[in-house]
Amino acid sequence: MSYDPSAYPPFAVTVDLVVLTVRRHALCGLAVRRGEPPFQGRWALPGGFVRADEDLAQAAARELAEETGLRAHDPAVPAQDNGAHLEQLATYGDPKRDPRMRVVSVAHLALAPDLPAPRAGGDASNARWAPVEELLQQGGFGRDGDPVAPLAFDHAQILSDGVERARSKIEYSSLATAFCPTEFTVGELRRVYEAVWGVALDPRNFHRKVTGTPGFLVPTGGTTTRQGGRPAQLFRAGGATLLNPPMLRPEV
Amino acid sequence: MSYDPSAYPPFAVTVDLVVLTVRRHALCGLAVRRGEPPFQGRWALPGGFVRADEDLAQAAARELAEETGLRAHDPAVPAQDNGAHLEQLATYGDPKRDPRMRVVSVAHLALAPDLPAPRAGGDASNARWAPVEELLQQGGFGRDGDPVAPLAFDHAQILSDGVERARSKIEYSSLATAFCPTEFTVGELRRVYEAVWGVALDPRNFHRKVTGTPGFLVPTGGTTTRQGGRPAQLFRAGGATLLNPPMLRPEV
DNA sequence: GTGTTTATCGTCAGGCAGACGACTATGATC
DNA sequence: GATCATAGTCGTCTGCCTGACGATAAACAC
Repeated sequence: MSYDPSAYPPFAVTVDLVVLTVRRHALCGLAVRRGEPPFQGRWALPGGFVRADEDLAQAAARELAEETGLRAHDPAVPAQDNGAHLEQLATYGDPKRDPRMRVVSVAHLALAPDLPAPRAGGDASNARWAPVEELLQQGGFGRDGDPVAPLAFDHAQILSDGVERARSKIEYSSLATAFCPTEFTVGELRRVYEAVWGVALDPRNFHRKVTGTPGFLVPTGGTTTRQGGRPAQLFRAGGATLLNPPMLRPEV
Repeated sequence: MSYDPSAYPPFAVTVDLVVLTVRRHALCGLAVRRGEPPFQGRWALPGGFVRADEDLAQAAARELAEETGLRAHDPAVPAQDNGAHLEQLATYGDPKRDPRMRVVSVAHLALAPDLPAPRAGGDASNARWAPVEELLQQGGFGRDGDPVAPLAFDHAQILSDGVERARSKIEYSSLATAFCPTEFTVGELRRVYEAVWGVALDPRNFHRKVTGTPGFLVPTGGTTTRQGGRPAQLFRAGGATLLNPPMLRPEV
């Protein structure tokens, strides 16, 4: 095994971000409009090049802050406020995925509560939240009737992988709380599960399950009626990260 | 977001392999001895540079074949024989992980049945299977009394992540069969679980569970007594890849 | 034959999830 | 202010799955 790094062809390394949130009962992803070739004018995932002195996680956190203003959660500091969950997703390195040169992209997955508005370097018209089904459909027309082009590069594949990761991970972890604000109700958490999985859940069984899992939720003492109906208890995410036994995703 | 690839610093991209197997009731990993600096003479995970025209998965499959002679399973061809399971694990890109230059490593995880003998380009003395606990312990002495140095680079971290992936993945998938030969008995499969998890499982409950999960095992009709005792039915891996409900790993 | 080893089938109790009834506490509407 | 719609919360019941463990079966060693 020869091992002289300079003897091998150079690669560019980027991070791309799958940023997911739940808005209006739908799982939405963040897309930015490309201002330069290739794929100029097309929608793509936010991302950028890794700098020479940066770790991959640092680069992803920097891009996330640039695109959304979100700070990434430090895993060492639990129950942090106003931060997004950020984790590495997978790496994509097909030789032809970028027509200009060999680019390897380390995709990351970010989960965030619903945000006031997207921003792409301050330019709101070049960034948007869209339901993931809309971003993933190849061609056709979006909800507003405009024609929709597929995402640039292999970003449809990356987004699809990120959505699948999120869908499976909320089964056995408390990650669904990353989609909620600091304080939330059981019903709001249930609507997160329903939006991410695209199913309806029984409110009574869901309530029994999440309140009966030790460490998942801690009551804050307050109540709210922001959803209408009877006031609901407010909770905060507990210290538990792994749910055992897991939440069961209903069969198709 | 500026996006000129050539304007950014060049990276070297490698693939490193966590190759796991079960030998003598222990989960073992493949290590190779480094012949060149840095870390000359130390044990490391097999791996190498990604070539200019290669996909990441291709590079990993090529390295696997070079180091072990194993062919990687094509996921599109189920129930293939004599192939190892190969999947991407994670990517490691700390700026200082290689002292010479910026190297980003896309680690892959391979699961293989017990092999006749390791080989590293034909040189058997420079490759070995060792229990993962032995490879992961920092310093100290191995089972043969020889002093053991930690793995080179960040390979202890990579190996640890790969082992954790394998341990959790056999819970909810049929991947444990990747550690078995083409035909195997329920007892042999149980010993795989016991070795990977490091626990003892009840043979009766395990038998009920795996034979009762549709698509997990298909009987071949044959029997064997190679484990001693009463002859056991031989099975082959079925088409199911996801186990629902999963195998439950006993509590600590 | 006796003992040992491994495989396989059965039984039973406890826990958890799905289905669903019942009641409570708000705001909206007439 | 009565009624209604909405959402939250507590219980009950049934079926399935798991863990614990007894019992039987079929090989080999002596």
